[in-house]
Amino acid sequence: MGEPQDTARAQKQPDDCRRRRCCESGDGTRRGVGAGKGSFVEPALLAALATSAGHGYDLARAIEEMTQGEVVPDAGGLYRILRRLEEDGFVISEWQEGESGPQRRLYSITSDGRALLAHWLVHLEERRHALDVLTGVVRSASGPA
Amino acid sequence: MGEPQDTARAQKQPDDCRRRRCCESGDGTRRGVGAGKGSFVEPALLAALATSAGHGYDLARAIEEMTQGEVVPDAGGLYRILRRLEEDGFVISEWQEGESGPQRRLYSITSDGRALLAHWLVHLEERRHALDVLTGVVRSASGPA
DNA sequence: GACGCGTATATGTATAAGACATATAGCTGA
DNA sequence: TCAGCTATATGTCTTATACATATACGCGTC
Repeated sequence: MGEPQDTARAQKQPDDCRRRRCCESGDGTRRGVGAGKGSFVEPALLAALATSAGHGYDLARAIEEMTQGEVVPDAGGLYRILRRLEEDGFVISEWQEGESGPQRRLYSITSDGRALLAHWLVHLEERRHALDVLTGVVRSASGPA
Repeated sequence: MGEPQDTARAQKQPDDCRRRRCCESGDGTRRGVGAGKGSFVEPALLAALATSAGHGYDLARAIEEMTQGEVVPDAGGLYRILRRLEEDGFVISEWQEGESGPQRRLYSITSDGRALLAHWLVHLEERRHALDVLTGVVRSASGPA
């Protein structure tokens, strides 16, 4: 693991999200504003990795710090997301040998990963707008004053 | 159906979300920013009902209109949410007799439902803030320029 | 008058994210 | 030794949404 399966996958759908996540129904249909397609831990993870490579455990804390505690990733889910991202060539990892303490795996973002992060930004902003609109609707329906 | 099972349930946990939805882990822990606990269709539905009573089918279109197409509820899910809201006393419904066309069920919001909507507003604003923070983090990690 | 279409309500099922529990293994200090 | 922290990982549950489909009514049309 950690080998550049990156290159093999990179040219599949060059300027797209390549896989499920982040992009929605494929045909551009977007329903809802929150749950469903596209998580929030994943972009946070990519953002943390774009800042600096790290281990899963540290990344969790980095995310919590970067987001001022707004995103507190579940430890179990974090490693699953990292493995999935690696399968898709968005991150690479290598075991760190000859260290004290438990075995650690160092994750780094790939150029594909950076592209995915940029893509995420667009989607997050879209969602932010949707959530804005919904909040406005709820506010005016809730307190007409 | 449509009877005020409202009153029976109302005094359970007066100033709370009373049930699962909307409020998070119960102990105040909130993780993540989007998916998981609390949908987005439900507050939209309550907001639509707070504006005016209506049938499920119409409410779907009202929501789409109110949110400028940002929330397009799934028809199947909509009726499930309405039934769940009714079970919990947040809405009431009655079949409309003697009309042409297919049978219609008129839904109205209860005072508990209005309270829930007000509660939703708080949570949506919290989430909006969380999403704001996350988006900012992703933006600065994505394009440091 | 059979058929398609829009209205209206409803169920079944698949996918995905997240929450929580738990397993493992190594190190550190009491 | 034993508790507790670091670190990675799997199992499982709940929930939200997406999509398919079933039903029934009324209306227009061919």
